[in-house]
Amino acid sequence: MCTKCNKGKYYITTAITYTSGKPHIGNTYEIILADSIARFKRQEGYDVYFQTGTDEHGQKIQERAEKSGVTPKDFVDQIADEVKRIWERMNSSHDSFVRTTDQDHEQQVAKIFKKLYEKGDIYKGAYEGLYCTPCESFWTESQLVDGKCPDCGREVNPAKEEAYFFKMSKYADRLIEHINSHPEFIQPVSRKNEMMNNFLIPGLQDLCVSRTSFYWGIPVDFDPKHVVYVWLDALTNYITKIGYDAQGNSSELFEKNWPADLHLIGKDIIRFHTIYWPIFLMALDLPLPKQVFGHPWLLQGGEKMSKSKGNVIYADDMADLFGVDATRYFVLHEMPFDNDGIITWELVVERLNSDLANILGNLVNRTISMCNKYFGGVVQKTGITEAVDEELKAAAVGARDQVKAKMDGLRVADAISEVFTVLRRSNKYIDETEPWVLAKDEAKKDRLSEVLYNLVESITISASLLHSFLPETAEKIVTQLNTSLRDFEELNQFGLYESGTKVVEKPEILFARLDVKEIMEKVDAIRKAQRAEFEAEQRAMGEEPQKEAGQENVIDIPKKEEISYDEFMKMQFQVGEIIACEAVAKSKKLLCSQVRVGSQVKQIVSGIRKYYSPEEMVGKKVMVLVNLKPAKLAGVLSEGMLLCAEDENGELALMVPEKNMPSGAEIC
RNA sequence: CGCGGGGUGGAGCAGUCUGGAAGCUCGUCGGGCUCAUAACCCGAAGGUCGCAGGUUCAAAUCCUGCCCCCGCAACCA
Repeated sequence: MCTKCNKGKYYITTAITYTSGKPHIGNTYEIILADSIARFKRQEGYDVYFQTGTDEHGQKIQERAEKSGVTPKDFVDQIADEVKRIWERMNSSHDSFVRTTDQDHEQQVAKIFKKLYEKGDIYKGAYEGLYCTPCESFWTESQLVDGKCPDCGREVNPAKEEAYFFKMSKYADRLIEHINSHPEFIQPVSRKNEMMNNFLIPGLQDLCVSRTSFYWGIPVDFDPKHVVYVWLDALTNYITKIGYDAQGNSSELFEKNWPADLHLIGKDIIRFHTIYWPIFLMALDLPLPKQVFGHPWLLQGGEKMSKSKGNVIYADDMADLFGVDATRYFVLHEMPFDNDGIITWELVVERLNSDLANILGNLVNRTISMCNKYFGGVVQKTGITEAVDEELKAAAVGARDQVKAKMDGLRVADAISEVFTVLRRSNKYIDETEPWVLAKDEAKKDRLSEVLYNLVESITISASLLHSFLPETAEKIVTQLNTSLRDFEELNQFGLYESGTKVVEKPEILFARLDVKEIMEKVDAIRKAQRAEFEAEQRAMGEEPQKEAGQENVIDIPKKEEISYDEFMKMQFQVGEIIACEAVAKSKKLLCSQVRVGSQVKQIVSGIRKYYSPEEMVGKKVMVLVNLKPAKLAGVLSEGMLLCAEDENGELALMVPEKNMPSGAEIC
């Protein structure tokens, strides 16, 4: 952290997680994103206060707890512990964790409610309408879609409730004015129009801020059969936990940190944070948060995340398989700024291998190895520079401001990419300078030393910039280089690595390369376990496990042109036996098989190495297209084609005869 | 006429607000190199920027119409 450059306070919050179930990777994404922003701001020299927590009231939780046969309090205690554990495992550096069941929060919410009531912004009325239980929302006849809830499409029931209302319309003009005069308030900007056009311009209706249909909430203290509306309860966490007091005795912490600099939330709750929350604050005569960023969602590729399918991705599983920093890297890097991001296990492995293992890990590894091999580990600056050095230095020295510019725009993924640009440049630098050539010439020893120094320095700068995103890895790197993370202030200077320092003797592998196939096998096990757990839960709640939806996927592919029987007969298919098989040296995907078809042996190259090892190929009887014109693949002659079925993920399965048939048998 | 997001080389995305030579990462192919985790570096192929109109000297970008996909029903951010 930069101690010299106090830039003032920075208060950042995440949304508080709803405790109706264990958070998955999508929920976890938010804490990682917030954490990297918080860490970066600290590094820049801000006095950061970072708050997260759990939202624990509401009808849904009450019902869930009842179904599980525990009290709501026990239910949320368990989930809150789980959330805390996961956040900590992800290395979140939050300063405070609020639970809406915390006593101080509950008391303060009751006071706030009372204050607003006394002020006249909340009044008592009656709510008559159609109620959707899962959404905890009332609807008017005109709002229904096909007679069902417009939000969730489920049945609604007529209901009447005595209720308290908040006069939203009273503050609407002020809010519109605020939003228009503060274009940075809602991020991404595209969301601003959505809020204006859909809610503010048509006119705000008064909001019902109490419920009587369930008990799991904060009671209205002067009318205890009412419970405070969950959103009024949840949103106020941002002020209650840092010590706001409705009666005017707010804490120093509050005075210092409010208004928040950034509320980081999911795009689905932008409305609550950019309309209701600012209006509540206006009613309390408090300043509005400076910025609200509704980040996109992380979607499981192809299919919807569903526990019944066993394809929910949890941060724990990812951390088990890949490590915490790789998990952080993936979600941070793969998430676009205003579109939803896609996550699949295959994509994670690809990113990990190509970015973390190849570009970053391997660079550190090869650099340290050379330092040891050529200089016994001692990194010495000699001043023998050449023109090629300049580009590397420029990249390293310029990275800090590039990263800062991206971070200022909350473009975290782009910020990380800036660091990787330096790393790529460093790899290129090794090729340009060819240290192994320099090493052969005693006269060039000093030049070689300078080259290695430059690499070590670039890596130190990069590691320091990576610290916000990959805290553990950044530490590991500087430890191996026997130095420490650089102050932000100094990151635009080149040459601060202390000359004569000895790096570690044996570099530790930072990220091991992973095999997709192996990972997918483990993922299968995780999926099965998830499915089993799901069924157990269903039974525990006294429900029959639902049939696994979409178990047998079907695939439609584009239709090809109709062919005649004669055309079909031009193709000769036979059973072939694989008698030998080896990987093609120059390729990553290809296997070269010797296939006995009748009395002759054909050499066939196939792109199936990802799914079959050479060993397991041998002995298989497979379907072969034998009269395909021979062609060279990766320099190796291929005289036919092994036929495979392929699913939507590119998973391949060889076609084999359903019972044993002699090699050479015609397939027709 | 529900709301919202999207359709850019094989995959994932940027670029669209503020028109002006189509870019990044991965993959493929070819080459180089050997310090390193079969990693690294260079080069190439590959796109009518969903379709059809319009505005303009100029459109992925602005306007109009249309088509297709995805979320909003969850394990919710």
